[in-house]
Amino acid sequence: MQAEKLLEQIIEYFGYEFTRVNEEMTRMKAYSGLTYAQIGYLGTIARLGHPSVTDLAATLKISKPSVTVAVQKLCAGGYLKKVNSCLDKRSWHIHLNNRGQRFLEAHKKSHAAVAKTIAGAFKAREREKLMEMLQKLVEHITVERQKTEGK
Amino acid sequence: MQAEKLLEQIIEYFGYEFTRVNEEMTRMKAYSGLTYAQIGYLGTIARLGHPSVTDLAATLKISKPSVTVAVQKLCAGGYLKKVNSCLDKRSWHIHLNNRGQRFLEAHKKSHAAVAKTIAGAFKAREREKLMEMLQKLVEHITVERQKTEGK
DNA sequence: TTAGTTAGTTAGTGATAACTAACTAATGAG
DNA sequence: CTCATTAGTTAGTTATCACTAACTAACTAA
Repeated sequence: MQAEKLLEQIIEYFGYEFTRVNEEMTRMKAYSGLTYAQIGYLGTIARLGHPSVTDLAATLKISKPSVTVAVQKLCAGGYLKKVNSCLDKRSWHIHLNNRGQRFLEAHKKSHAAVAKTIAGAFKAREREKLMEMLQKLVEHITVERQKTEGK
Repeated sequence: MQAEKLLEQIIEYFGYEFTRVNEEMTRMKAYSGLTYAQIGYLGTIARLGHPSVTDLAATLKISKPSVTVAVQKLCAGGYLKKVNSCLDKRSWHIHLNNRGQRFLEAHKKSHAAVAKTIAGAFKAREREKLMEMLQKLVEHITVERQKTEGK
C-alpha cells in the first residue's frame, strides 16, 4: 500500500511533466507554429504510415469533416501531401512531406533531451536495469490494452 | 548509444500514453464536464495553496484577465471560492471548494489506476527496485530544473 | 442500369480559451 | 492629500478545433 501511494505520486509528477513539456513545445514558435493538435495529427500519420481520411478519423475518434479540414491546413503548410489511391479513386493516402518529416525529427530531439536527463540520473549498470524494466512495462501495458479493447 | 535510442522510444511511448489518458479524461463527462484546461487550473491551485489571481497568472504564464474569467467559471461551477485578503482588499485568495477537492481526489484515482497497471507488470522485489529508481529520477529532474531556471 | 453505399468535401455553427484595451478600486510614496 | 502603482475586472476580439447537415463523386450489388 505504501508502495502504491508512492507510485501514484510519481505518476502524477510525470503526467504533469509530460503535459508541461508538450505545452511548452506547442507555444514555441520555433517549432514552426504548429499547434498541439496538429502535432498530434503528424504523429498519428507517421505511426499509421499512409492512412486515409477515414483511417485517421477512426484512429483519432474524430469526425471525417474535422480530419479533412485539419489535413487541408497541414497540406497548405507543406507538412503533408495527399496521394490518390489507384485502387479507389475516392480514397487518398496521406503522406508526410519533407517538412513534416523534418518537424517530427525535431520533435523527437526534444524527447532525446528528456532521455538524456533521465540517463544522467543513473550510472551505466542502473540505467540498463531501468530500461530493461521500462521495456517490460511497455510490453505489459500493450498486452493489457489489447485485452481491454477486445471486450 | 543503443541504450539512449531505446530510452527515447520509451519516452515517446509514455508521452503518447499520458496525453492520450489525459485527453480521454477530458472528454469523459463523468468527470463533471471539466475541460482539460480547467483541470489544469484546479491542479495548479491545489499545488500553490491559496494563490491570488496574479500568482496564478504568473505561474501559468497567462494574462490576468484570462485567469479572472477561468476562475469565475470554476467558482460558478462550485469548484472554487474566492476569499478577500484582509491585508489588501484588492487581493483575493483562491481556494478549492468541496467540489473542487472531490474532483481532484477522483482525478488522482485515475492516476491510481495507472499505478495499478504499472505495479501489475512487476513482482514485489522488482517493483521496489523500480520505485527506488523513479524516486531518484524525480529528485534528479527537480535539481536539474532548478539549475536551468536559475540561469 | 439503377439504387444504395462509401470516401471525402464544403459550409455553417458552437465551445473553449487565449489575447488587448480600458476600466474600478485599493494601496502607498512623496 | 494627491498621484502613480497595483489587483482585479469587464468588454470585445481572435484563433483553434471540434461538430452536424448536406453535398459530389466513385464504387458495388441486384
